[in-house]
Order: sequence, then structure tokens, then C-alpha cells
Amino acid sequence: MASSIHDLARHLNISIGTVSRALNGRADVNADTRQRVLEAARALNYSPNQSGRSLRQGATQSIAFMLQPHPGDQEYGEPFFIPFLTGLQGRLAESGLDLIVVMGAPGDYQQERLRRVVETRRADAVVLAWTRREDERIDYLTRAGFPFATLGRSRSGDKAYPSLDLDFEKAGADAVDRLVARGHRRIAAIRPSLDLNFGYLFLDGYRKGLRRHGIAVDPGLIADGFINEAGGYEVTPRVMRCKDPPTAIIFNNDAMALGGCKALAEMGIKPGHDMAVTVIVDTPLCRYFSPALTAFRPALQPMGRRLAEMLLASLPAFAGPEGPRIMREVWPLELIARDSD
Amino acid sequence: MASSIHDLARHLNISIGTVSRALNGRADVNADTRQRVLEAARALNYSPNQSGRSLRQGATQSIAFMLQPHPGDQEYGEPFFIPFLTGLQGRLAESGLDLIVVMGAPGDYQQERLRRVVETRRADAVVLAWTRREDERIDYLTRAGFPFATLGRSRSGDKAYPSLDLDFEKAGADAVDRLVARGHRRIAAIRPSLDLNFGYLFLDGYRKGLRRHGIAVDPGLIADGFINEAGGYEVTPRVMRCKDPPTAIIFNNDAMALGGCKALAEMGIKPGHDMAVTVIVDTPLCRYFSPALTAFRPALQPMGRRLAEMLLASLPAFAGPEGPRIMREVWPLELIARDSD
DNA sequence: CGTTTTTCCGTAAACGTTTACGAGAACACA
DNA sequence: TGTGTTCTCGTAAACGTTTACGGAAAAACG
Repeated sequence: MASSIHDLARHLNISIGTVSRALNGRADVNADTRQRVLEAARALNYSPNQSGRSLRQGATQSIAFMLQPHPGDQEYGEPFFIPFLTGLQGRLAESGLDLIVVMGAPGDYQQERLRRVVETRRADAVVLAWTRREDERIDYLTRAGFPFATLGRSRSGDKAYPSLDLDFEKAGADAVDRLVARGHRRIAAIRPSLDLNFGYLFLDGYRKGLRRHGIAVDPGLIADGFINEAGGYEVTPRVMRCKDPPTAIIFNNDAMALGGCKALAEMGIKPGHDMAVTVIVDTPLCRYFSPALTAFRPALQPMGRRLAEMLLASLPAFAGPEGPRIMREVWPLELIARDSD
Repeated sequence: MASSIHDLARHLNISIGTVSRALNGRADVNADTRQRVLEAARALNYSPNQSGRSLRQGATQSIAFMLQPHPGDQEYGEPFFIPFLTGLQGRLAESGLDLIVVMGAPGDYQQERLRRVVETRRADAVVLAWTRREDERIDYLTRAGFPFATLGRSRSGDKAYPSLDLDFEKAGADAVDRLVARGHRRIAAIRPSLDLNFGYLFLDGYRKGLRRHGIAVDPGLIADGFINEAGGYEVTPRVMRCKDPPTAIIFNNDAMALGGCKALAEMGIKPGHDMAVTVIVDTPLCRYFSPALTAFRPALQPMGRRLAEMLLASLPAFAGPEGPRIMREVWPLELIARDSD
């Protein structure tokens, strides 16, 4: 079934070396022979065996994205990543690279899968998401000298890898600004309890926003919960039990916001009416929820493209004339005002 | 960086053949030597180079899932697949197989990507979703003799591949039953316009359901639209312009339902009040939409596991003692009654 | 002790590529 | 014609594995 370069060579009565050179566009092959080789390749439906090629070249021509379902995602997962991956794959394909998405089991946080990908050299580089403040994966990859890029930052000092993140800090501050402008002074912040770095960035922005308006930060208005609906449901009552309860809540995650709204509803509090609700990363759920939730939206597909470019620029084999470059970018989130605040 | 089997052999002063046999658990190696090999492998942090192994064995130990963003999915994608993939990967991992998700560009319908995966032998089998009634991918894979399984059926007669599908026919009929029981006689059906097979199955069930109750099928109550929100928005008014308009609509897709509800709202029609709305495949959007949409829910994660099992059973290298078996299953959808009907 | 069997291991080929090297032929130039 | 250069191609090694084969040593058996 599989036609190899040997079949091609035999069919054309030339050596496999010449066939390979012709196929790979090397200079030292007669224009006429190259033509014949290309035609024969088409005719015999030849395409190079990736294993053979990878083995010889020491490169797999593919980039791995580590996709990690959160333990809570029993029924449906993150719609977040699909457009990001679409952008990523689009740019990678332009450079002849395949994108493979490596799934891990929920909750094992990728260490095992990641090691497997790296050690068996299944990909030439990896892309990580859900970066944590202290990220073992980043440490591991740096130690192993394996190329990677991240969607999101970590706290780690060394900046030896490309990364693209959203400006959660600014979004947090902007959300506060907006709420203050609408008359709120008691503003709560609810974020994921995991070590996810964006949770810290968000909180920094939230605090900065409050300070800008001379509002004291009340620890009673800040709460952490598991990053899903149940987490939001569980933790929202906590800030409501504050002696001086909030009139507005900023949720750092859409699922948590939905859980929070459910809790509020059970307390007889109506979002958009008795309580202003803002969520930091917009998803379709925010748009369709009732009331539609005011949210900050990322440009996912362009981000995917951009991170691919940054990764490529950091790889010697793909970097331009100036050689490998490491870039870090922070992209803005766009406020989508809706009905919940 | 990468320690090879040669390093191991040199370090232990034995031949690479023995090392390989020890690692692969073959019988003809001394228990003592095996022990030493395993320890050394641990110590030197050895793991086999996948390219070398694949080349020699002619198998990559990985299964590809073709993930295809629809052209309409600009901002967010299908949350549908993540739990399915979680189940799939979980079962595959138990057999030592990696799951790689191959992304394609939106709209090219996988032909190119699929060919690439198959011809460069990047995976040992593939899993397809979004099966069409006449599916070129299935034809191609059958012709190429490449192992695969599908989530969904196609019309094609030969059943030489494992497939798992949802019982859209029964769901369509059940939806009609339920609506009739609630007093509706004018029931519309809106489904995707692409050749997606589930659209046909759904419509068959819908018709069967109507007939069961002696209701004539009115072509004016059936409409096709693009499988996204815009499609639902565009096509819903069409059935409303029917001379005897429907009092209920069954949508074959969540996004189309949301677009349809938007169109209804603009006509001053309130789902759950002036119009019963049912959607065939439930997603979180259905749950959070207002009114919450009555929907039929699939058991995605178990389906993923099961399809993995079926695929494995069809592969000679993994089939049990009875040899390769081809299975086809159709799973029920569970009715989740909510507020929209 | 001789013979057969078993246990264990080394040798080497093979998987499908790419590529360094060298060599023959053609060509240019004097 | 002799020499140097350029084109073009074949040869063979290498990438890291697995595995068929054979052989030496040990064990079993008479």
C-alpha cells in the first residue's frame, strides 16, 4: 500500500538519493530529472513516511498543544480553546508544521503526558495553556531544554520562552473603573483557587482599580473557589455574608459566574438589578445567559496565530535571518457591555 | 540530551539487542539482567524514541481524531468534543496509545488533513466525527485500507468499520411525542443544511413521530439552515411565514436554536410561552439560556470510551482472542425537560 | 560423560528517510 | 589537448529501534 522512496527510485531507474534530493528541492539535481521524479511521485501517490523522516532529521515537524480538561468538566469542556487552536494551526500549517493536540486525563495536570511527549520526541515543541504561577511544566521544559511557548505567563523570573497572555490586570482594573463609575463602592472579586496565574493578575488589577478610587480593599470581598460552576456556587454566598455586602461582583471565570448567579438567585438577588455582575473572560455562555453578562472578551483566533509566530521565531530552524528571538506579549481584553451591570 | 538504547547498552556493557528485549518484556532474557536494564533505564532517564520505534514497527502507537472547526465558529468552538475526547483518550491510554487531535482549517472538511495523516502514517487509525450522509472521508479511508472508526453513521452500505452514533431518529420522534402530548399539532423541524447524516436521521424520526399521531407532514414546517447561530436566525422566520404557523419548533442543533430564539424574540414570540422549543443535542448553552431549553442530552464521555473500545476491537494488534471485530452501536439521548416547552 | 535441551545473549538486518562524499561526465578555458 | 570547474548522480552511512537467527554456555537427561 505504502509506496516508499525505493519504489519511486526503482520505477524511475535512478538512485534513492537522487529521488530524495529532487523531492526536497536541492540544487544538485538536473531540472529534467526533478520533473520526472515529481511526476512519478504524483503518479505513485508517494508521500514520505514521517517516521523515517523524523528519525533521520531528528525533527517531527509537529507542534504539540497540551489540552487539559479540568476535573470538573464532566459534560462539556472549554469552548475557549477551539478558536485559539484554529489560529495556531493555521499559522503552523503555513510553515509546514502539523499541530497535534495531546489530551491528558482530567486532573493529572499534564506532567505525565508532557514528559511522554518530550521524552519520546513526538513533537519539536509544545504549547502550554493554563499557566500557573509556579509552573512545574515550565520548569521541566526549561530544564530539559525543550522548546515551548505558553498561552499565559508564570511568575518565574527567566523569560527564555515566548509567551502570550491576556492583560487580566488591566481588565480587572477596568472592571472596577466601570463599576465605580456606575456608583458601586462595595465590589467583590471571585477567582479560581488553583494556582492559575491569571487569577493573581486579575486580583492585582482589581486592587489597583480600587486604590485608584481611594477604596480600601476588603479581604471579606475577595474569595477563591474551584474553577467551575460548583465553585462559583459555593463561594459566592461567602462574600455575601460579609458584614457590609457587595453591590457588585467581578468573576474571573465564566463558569464561576454562572454558579455565582445561581447562588444569588437562590438568595433572591437578581443580577443586573440588585447586583452588578461582570466577568473577565467572555464566552458564549455570558452572551446567552439571562441577563446577558457584561464581560471582557479575548481575540482568541488572532492570539493563536500570533503565538504560533512567536514560537516559530524562537526556533532556530524557523527563525528569520536575525536568528531566534524570544518574544512576550500581553494582549488587551475588549469590554462587551451587556445587561448584568 | 536524548539518551538512546545505545547509551544504555554501553553503560551496562551488554548489547542493544538484549536491552531492547529486556525493555520490551521478552522472555529470553535473564531476570537479573532485565532488572539491571530497567534500573539503568530509570537512572539514565531513558525512553524510546518514538520515530525509531514507529519506523521499525510500522506503527505509531497513536490514534488521530480529526477535529474540524465549522467555518462559522469564529469566536468559540464546540464544547461538545472535549468530554468525548476525554473518554476516548482515557480508554486509549489504557492500551498504551496516544490520542492526537489533528486540527484542520475551518471549512476544508478534512480531506487534505486526513490524507496527510494517512499518507505520512502519523497515526495507526483515525476517528472521524460529523459524519456526512455521503462521506468522502469514509470512502477514502476504506479505499486506502486505513483503519478508522466514526462518531456518527453515514449512509454508505458497507459496514466495515466501527461506529457509534446517537439515536437521533428516536430523539426526533420522542420530541414530537412530547410536544403532541402537550397539545401541539403544528410542529416545525429545523436542521443543518449540510449533508450531515444526523440531520437526516432526526428528520426521519420527526416524520415518524408525526405519523404516529396521525399528523400530516407539512413541508412548510421543515427548514434547513447553516449549522450555527446565524443559520438558525435566518431560517426560523421561514417556517413562521407558513400559512398555518407552528406552535412548536424542534431544533437539531443548539446554536441554531439560539439563533432561532433570537429571531422569535424579534417577532415578539417568547419561547416557552408563545412557542415550544426543543433542541436535540443539549449543551451548556441550552441550560443557561433563558428560558432554559428542553433538550436531549448525550453521554459524551462514556461514548468516547466506548468508541475507543470498539476501535481497539477492530484492530488486529489489539483485538482480543476472538480476533478483530466490527461493532456498531446507537446510543440513546436523554431528555432533559426544562422551561422552553 | 555424552547428548540433548534450555537459557541467554550477541550479531546484523531492516524500517524509510536524508545527506556527506566522491566520482564520472560535460564543459570551459588556455 | 591538458587542466580545472561545474553538473549531476550514485554510494553508503546514519538516525533509534526491533527482531530473526545462530551460537555459546548452562542445565537436564540418559
